[in-house]
Amino acid sequence: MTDERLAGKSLDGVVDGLRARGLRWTPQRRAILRVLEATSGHVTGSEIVDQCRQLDPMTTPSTVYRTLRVLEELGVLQHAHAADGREEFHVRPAAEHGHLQCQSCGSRWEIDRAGAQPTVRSFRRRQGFEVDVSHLTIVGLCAACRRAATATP
Amino acid sequence: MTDERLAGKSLDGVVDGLRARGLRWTPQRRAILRVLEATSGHVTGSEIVDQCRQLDPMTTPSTVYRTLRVLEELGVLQHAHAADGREEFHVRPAAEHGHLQCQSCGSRWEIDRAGAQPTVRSFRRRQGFEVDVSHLTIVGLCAACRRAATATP
DNA sequence: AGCGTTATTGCAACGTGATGCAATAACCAC
DNA sequence: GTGGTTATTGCATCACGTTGCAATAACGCT
Repeated sequence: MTDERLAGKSLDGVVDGLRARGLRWTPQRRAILRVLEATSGHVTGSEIVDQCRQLDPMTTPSTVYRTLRVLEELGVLQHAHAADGREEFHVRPAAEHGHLQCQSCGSRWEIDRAGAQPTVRSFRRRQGFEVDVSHLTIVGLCAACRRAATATP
Repeated sequence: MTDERLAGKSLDGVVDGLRARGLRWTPQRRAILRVLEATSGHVTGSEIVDQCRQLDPMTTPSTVYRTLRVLEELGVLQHAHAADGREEFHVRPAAEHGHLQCQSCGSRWEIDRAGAQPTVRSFRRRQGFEVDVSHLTIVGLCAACRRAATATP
């Protein structure tokens, strides 16, 4: 029987990508890919582990985390750290973006290419440093919390 | 005998700061403050725990981490997350700064007020968001690693 | 100095990841 | 299909932090 089709999402090339590097296509990796396919936006590592366990209760964290790193090397996803330091993964080919997170209320916004441009440009100019926008999480105070903070002295 | 003097560093006011909020001045907190006094630049949480254990082998991590958060609320220090998500503390009153870290070689540079300005300004303008520079860690590729990467195709 | 309040401590357990190692199982060649 | 390589898995263990809870000990008051 032919291999089950990995639908859409441009995760298609993963099997070939692995094989091209002498890496292997295992049932565990298939489960992880299935979870990633069903994912939109961001997922934390433990969420991925949990969802894999729904597909296969024998899933162990070390396998998942190791595979996620392999997939990141393949360019299938990218990780970043949220404001609390926990890992978050973006599945490609979502548009590259970073995050803005309010320290006070916890709200989050995406930083798109345009929003990141002044930052990217300034570091490129000043020291030739190329900012990885997808790994970028900027924390601070959002407009609403700022007003709230100054309103009550 | 008078309380041992907490030297320099503007950590002087800590005892009063605690008392003013109904908080207490304990031997454990004294040890942590002593470690922070001896610190220049950045320290990770576990480094602080280790150094406290040298002063008092009974030191437990939970006490240290809880105290660090109290001290952060008092404004004595600030935490950030390094590129790998681990916590790092800056002891004040060091100049507020963020970090630039190369994904490839691991080198780090400080982002000073001037370096952060384009970033801070752009988010303030676009959405009234006030960036917390001291919590900022930007990762990417430094100039040297960039050249190395493009040199070998 | 002694007493009552309640902030703080230490312990135990948990959550999120990383890592070393022996056993397993993909993959390739025949 | 069979067999040999070696990438991968699962397990055990560790590291860094966090949290709930009962016991302790600062602190303010008299």
